[in-house]
Amino acid sequence: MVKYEAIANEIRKRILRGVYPVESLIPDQISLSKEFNVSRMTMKKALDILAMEGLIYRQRGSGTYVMKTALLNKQDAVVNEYDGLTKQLKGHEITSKVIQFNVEFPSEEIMEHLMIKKNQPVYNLIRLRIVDGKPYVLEHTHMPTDLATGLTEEIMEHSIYRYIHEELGLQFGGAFRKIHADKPSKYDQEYLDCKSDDPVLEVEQVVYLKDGRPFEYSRSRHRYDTRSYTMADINKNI
Amino acid sequence: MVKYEAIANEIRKRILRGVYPVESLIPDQISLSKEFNVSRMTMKKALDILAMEGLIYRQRGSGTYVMKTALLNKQDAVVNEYDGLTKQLKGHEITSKVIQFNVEFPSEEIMEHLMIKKNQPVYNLIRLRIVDGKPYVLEHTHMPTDLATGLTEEIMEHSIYRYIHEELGLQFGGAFRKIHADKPSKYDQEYLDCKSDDPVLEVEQVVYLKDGRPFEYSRSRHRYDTRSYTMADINKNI
DNA sequence: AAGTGGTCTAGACCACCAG
DNA sequence: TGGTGGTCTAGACCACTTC
Repeated sequence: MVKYEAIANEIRKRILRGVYPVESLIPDQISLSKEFNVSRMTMKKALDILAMEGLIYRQRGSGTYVMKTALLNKQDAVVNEYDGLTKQLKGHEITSKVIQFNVEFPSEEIMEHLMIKKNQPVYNLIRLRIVDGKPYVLEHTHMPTDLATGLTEEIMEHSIYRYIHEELGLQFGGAFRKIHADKPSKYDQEYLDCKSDDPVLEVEQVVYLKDGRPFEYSRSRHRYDTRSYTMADINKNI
Repeated sequence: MVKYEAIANEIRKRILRGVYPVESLIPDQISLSKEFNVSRMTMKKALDILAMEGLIYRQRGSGTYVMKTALLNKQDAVVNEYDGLTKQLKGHEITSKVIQFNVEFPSEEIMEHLMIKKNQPVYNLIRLRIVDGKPYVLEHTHMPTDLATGLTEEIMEHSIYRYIHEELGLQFGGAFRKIHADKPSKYDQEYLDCKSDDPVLEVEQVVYLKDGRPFEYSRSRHRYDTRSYTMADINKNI
């Protein structure tokens, strides 16, 4: 663990425990760097992290303050969709039903999203994820076979992301997402158990590896009353 | 303009113009710091910006590479909802119809979202935004009267955000958003011109000022076929 | 072993806000 | 005017990849 992370963790703890109360001024960078025995640059880097998290706010010439919003419940603030459901909904019983599992050559659309050529085969799979016994999301996923090598039905019934991460050792770098509302398709009505006038929330995403190679293109469809998508958006002036 | 921003701009330009081609190795930090006559720390800070933007990827021991995704059209990558529509849809004809404009004491829900007491009056307004002659979004907005002072119908027919920013001199610090799909309400059907089975995309948000005071709570409702919400999500290891 | 990026330092100067 | 945070430096050491 590097110093600035350790310091950020300690100060975060103080804020959450109320040692530095909401809306209060915290000690200045010089005092803090003396307390933690680090240089002021390192101290500032620790505070940069907390500022990006929206816990503190700094005003040149004045000081560093704890944000009014610091104690809002942060549990769903940062949704990392590419952590996968299994990690997001820890504590719930998650099962998967594989509805389709093919290998095929990509369509024009898939080629573009995954930045691959037409002779590069892709997995094309459809999974229904079931949380605590209720249908939760219908996922249509495409992945290049040379990146997600060795996928099996067995894996798909549990966590694909765990497999990718821990077995294949690949690291995710980010994602582009598009969220929209849609009318329910036949598939949605059949598997998500929704009526013909129940709207559907679709999250369309391309997930990238750390080196920028597109790894997955997927469309995840939810019944309108079972899922909303939350996000925090901090104006980073770092 | 500080040095590291200027350098980041220059290198971004080189990437977009193909001087540093996609997937290629760019010069190392020492060479670049010599070229720009800055210290290596400053050079690294410039590269940090580009890494956060998803343009480059660094591998310790190996070098700095241009991401495969660097040339994707970035125009809608970063959506700053709190810039307001007027800025987002520059070039389109935007008009507004004020449907409701009241001052009232806040409900429990509004008090919680805006973190205010029950005796603090709020504006409660409903606006229909019309883009190029077509109804685009129906906004239900609540703002504390002591922050958005002096709001008039005249202002609401144009850009509230421009007024807040330029006339009142307030700076936005971030936002929490929740996106969901919904069935159309009577209001939606009347003003957004949608049928009874047309889904609606709702963006519910609390916008904060730089010092963390909640400034606006709003629900923006769009017909499902006129709007999707896109976002880029870079795994920042800075 | 050589070269890369990541961290950290001690000190300097600056812009800004408060009294 | 004194204190705050923001930037920048020159150099050091470390972790890691590549050869």
